[in-house]
Amino acid sequence: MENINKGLTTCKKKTMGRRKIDIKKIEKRSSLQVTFSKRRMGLFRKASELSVLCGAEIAILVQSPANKIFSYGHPSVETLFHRYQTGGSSSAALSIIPYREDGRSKYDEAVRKLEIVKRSTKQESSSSSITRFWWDEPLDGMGTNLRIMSMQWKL
Amino acid sequence: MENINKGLTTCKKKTMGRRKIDIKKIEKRSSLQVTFSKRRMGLFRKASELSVLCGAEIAILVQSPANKIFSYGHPSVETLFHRYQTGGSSSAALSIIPYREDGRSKYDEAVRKLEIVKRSTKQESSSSSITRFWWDEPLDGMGTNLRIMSMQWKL
DNA sequence: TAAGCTATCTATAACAG
DNA sequence: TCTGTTATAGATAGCTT
Repeated sequence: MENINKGLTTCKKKTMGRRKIDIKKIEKRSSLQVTFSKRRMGLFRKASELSVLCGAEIAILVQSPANKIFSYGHPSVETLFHRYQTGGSSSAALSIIPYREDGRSKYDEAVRKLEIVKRSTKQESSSSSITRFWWDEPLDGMGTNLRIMSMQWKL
Repeated sequence: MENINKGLTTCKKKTMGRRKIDIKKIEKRSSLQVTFSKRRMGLFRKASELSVLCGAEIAILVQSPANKIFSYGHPSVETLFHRYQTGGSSSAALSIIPYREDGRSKYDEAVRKLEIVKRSTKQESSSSSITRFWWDEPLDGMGTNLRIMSMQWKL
């Protein structure tokens, strides 16, 4: 009862396998380093997949607690950031801390509360904003005006 | 044989469940949009988890094929990018297209070839570079000089 | 276009070495 | 600090509504 599975030795399984964890600051230094490495890699892989699957361009900056900055960029961090700024990043982009450690807080609950704040560069497409969805626009070429989508978690 | 599972009706299972896909450009417009949304959300969630678990600060920019830019930032995209630049981003950060569609190309193969290029701002810590690992540095406070880690996939 | 559903695929926590 | 293994937790493709 007490030791949930301290004695793996008594078990025939070789390991306990992945175990569920709470999403909160990892205190143990060693595991934090391991987790940071693995998940950072996982994050970059996910970004890469998204990039290839959808032809999206992505830039990621990760600053570790030890002040190292890791970057992923396709085509490049600078390029994307430049577009981001020139596109009209006047208002600060979202700041998120989705996981609140109080309630059950299933992530989906938070996601459900996710609010999308759309902003356009300048020339708001006045009309047809009802009949036309923002994602339903010409994908190809023609430098349509760039937009910035910013999101906010409402907790 | 031909229709791998077109006739789900003949099956008792309600859906086919998730199916394996190749990591290559999705052509079907509708699925592309759905996948883009789902995976973008997943990417941001992963970032959020990493941020909380490891106390990391993360910024992400995603530009969709339709030229919309989505951003995730904790504390903010600007803050992180600024640090990234002032930290010494003279050389372009990595550009990646990990998935090559030729060989088997299990992702791990690519990851194995991953090369880490470390650069320090200025004062390279001359000595002790042998005995001390870069990740084994004081985590807390004291503005040790910021470093930029950039990676490159060698394909 | 959205949601919601599942079966399945994938990421990864905990161990072993 | 690693690398490799394994079993489970978590993400998601394709379908339905």
